[in-house]
Amino acid sequence: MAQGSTRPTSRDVAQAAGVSQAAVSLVLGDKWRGRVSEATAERVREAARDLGYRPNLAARNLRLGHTRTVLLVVPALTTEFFAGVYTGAARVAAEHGFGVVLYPSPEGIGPARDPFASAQAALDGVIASSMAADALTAIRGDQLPLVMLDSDPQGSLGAATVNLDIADGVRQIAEHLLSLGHRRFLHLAADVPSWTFEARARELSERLRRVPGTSIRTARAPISIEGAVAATERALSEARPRPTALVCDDDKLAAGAYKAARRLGLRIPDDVSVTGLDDLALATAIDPELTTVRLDAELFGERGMRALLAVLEGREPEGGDIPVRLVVRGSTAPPGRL
Amino acid sequence: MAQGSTRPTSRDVAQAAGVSQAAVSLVLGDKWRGRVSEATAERVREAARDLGYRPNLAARNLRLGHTRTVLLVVPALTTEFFAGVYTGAARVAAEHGFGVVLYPSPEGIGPARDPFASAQAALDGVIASSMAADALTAIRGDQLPLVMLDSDPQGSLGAATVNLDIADGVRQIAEHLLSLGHRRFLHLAADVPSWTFEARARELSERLRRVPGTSIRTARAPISIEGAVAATERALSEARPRPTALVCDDDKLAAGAYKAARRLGLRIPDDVSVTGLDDLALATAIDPELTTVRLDAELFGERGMRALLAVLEGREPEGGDIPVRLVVRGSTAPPGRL
DNA sequence: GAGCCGACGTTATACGTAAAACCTAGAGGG
DNA sequence: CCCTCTAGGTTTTACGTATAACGTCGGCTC
Repeated sequence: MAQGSTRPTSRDVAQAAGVSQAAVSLVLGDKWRGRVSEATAERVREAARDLGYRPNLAARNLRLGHTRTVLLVVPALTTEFFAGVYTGAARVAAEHGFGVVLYPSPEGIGPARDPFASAQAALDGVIASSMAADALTAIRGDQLPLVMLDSDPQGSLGAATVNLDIADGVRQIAEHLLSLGHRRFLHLAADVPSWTFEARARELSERLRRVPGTSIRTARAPISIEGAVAATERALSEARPRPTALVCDDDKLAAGAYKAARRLGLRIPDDVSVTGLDDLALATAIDPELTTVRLDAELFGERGMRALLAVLEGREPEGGDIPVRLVVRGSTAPPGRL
Repeated sequence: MAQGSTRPTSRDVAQAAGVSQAAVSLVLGDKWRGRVSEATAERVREAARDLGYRPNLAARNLRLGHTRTVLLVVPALTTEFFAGVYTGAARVAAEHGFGVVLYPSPEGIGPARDPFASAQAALDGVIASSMAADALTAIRGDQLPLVMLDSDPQGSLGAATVNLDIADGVRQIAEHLLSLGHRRFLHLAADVPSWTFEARARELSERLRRVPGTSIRTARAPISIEGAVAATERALSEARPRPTALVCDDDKLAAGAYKAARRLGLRIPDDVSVTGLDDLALATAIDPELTTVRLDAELFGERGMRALLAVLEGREPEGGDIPVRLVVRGSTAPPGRL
């Protein structure tokens, strides 16, 4: 299948070095101390180098019964957030001799088909990020050790979960806007059936309900700039009196909200304050810079990987949500008079 | 390693169904017509379902001698461009029964260590996107079939290459700005040793040299918004007379240039025109919307995968660069009077 | 009624590796 | 001189799958 000549095996190396295949395995596996002479070991290493030998992973995995490879399932990679999650997970994995394979679910955050039909690598475990419940059951089909990221601790069928404390982030946003004096809110919600977005809506209305005189409207939009522009423009021109604060489910939606506000002749933050969530590069690219909640994606990935390693080793994964932090920038200010 | 009880094998299924292991393999591999009765086949399928049997991929890969899995190596996933490349590659792969494993090179666009130390999946081939030459040699170490994306056709050591016609994109940008009347250019170049960026610089100066009276300066910046801000601010305040057109190596750099211009009190496009390259979501999030060159990332991934399939089957991969298209938006206009 | 064939399986084998179990020669002790 | 020990290997086996090669039993043909 390669280029006519087939890849060399450990047996070929053995023959070239004049030893048995077992000796090759011992030397290359670094288990030869006291079993093979230094001179022979060197001969083996040289033969392996000359032939360009690489072990056949499929055979090794079969023999060993594990692959030291885990799958990270993420929604479509349209923001750098999941790149950060991967980076963190891969770093921890590497420290433990594991590899991480990335599988961007084609259906985005919605139901996934069977990740394993596509990512055919043999796996030791799975980290699934921001997946809907039905995708989860597909994954559970292969009874692999599983860790869920950013998902409902209740509905996770007993799998370990690791979460960012987004509820607290939403609370911080609400505090910030309330203390600036805002009372009329518009929530620009991601139109995606996902636990994490439902939780954001719940937390926001929960917090505002406790303050007399506040009102909150909701607009739904797909997570894309154009979608957000349309939804925001509609909601902002219909609502009377106009909301003074626009709370967006993520930074991308906020970027759309900027454009909608501009089209309506509204200035940010003078006429309307806007907040995001994620702290992507986008947040500082737009003008004014966006007040948002910073999520530590790398730490998130690290904790996810650590949890999976714990499960693999039969330990109890450590609990506790990852704290998040409000970053105040230029898109929020006290409401203008009327 | 799983949960105490080990995963069922085809032999377990055979025992449960009262047949031989071979029969199980035939039935589940859909090769049983005329070899096994319908009744027996159904018994086998039922047993497999009851036990929750999943074939051991490592064993299958070993037996078959291939994995139907290819690796896609990309620089850090900080833009959605490579997400598109993946999507296109994965779609074509799926049509041919292949899976794609994504490996974001930790060193970004620079030299990669050994992708296979991390992505331990057993592989049939590799698609490497935008990799430096030294990373290439590491990959070539495993004599796997290889396709290079966005890389120097000369320096690719005989591997198949697939490229976007970025040179033409740069030409289109130059034409556009020249025809608007611009003569003093600043090239905001990505400070990354990569063929693709060198080619952009070469093409731009090549094109401008042919027009008398043009001048071009170059500023280098890492591919990040802050980096671009600093480099642009410096270059724009030093250069006298000030350039009227700012050609950026990609959209992200352009976003940084916007901020720098704003700090210097320059309006876009009235005081300075700006162009990008990529057409990311970012391009329409900033104000004014960015004139840029659209790259069809998905088509790029598709073509890359098709080329790899051709190599795997011993066919000649089809050549020809993928065309790109200038998208004119609000960030370019005729130069103001001095 | 000998020969053949199709239906329905089973047995045996190989893929490449890791490692347990085994072998052999020489050194050293008693 | 016999026994044991150690260095330095080799032989063998198992991992789980796919498939080539091999039965076996009726029924049909001529």
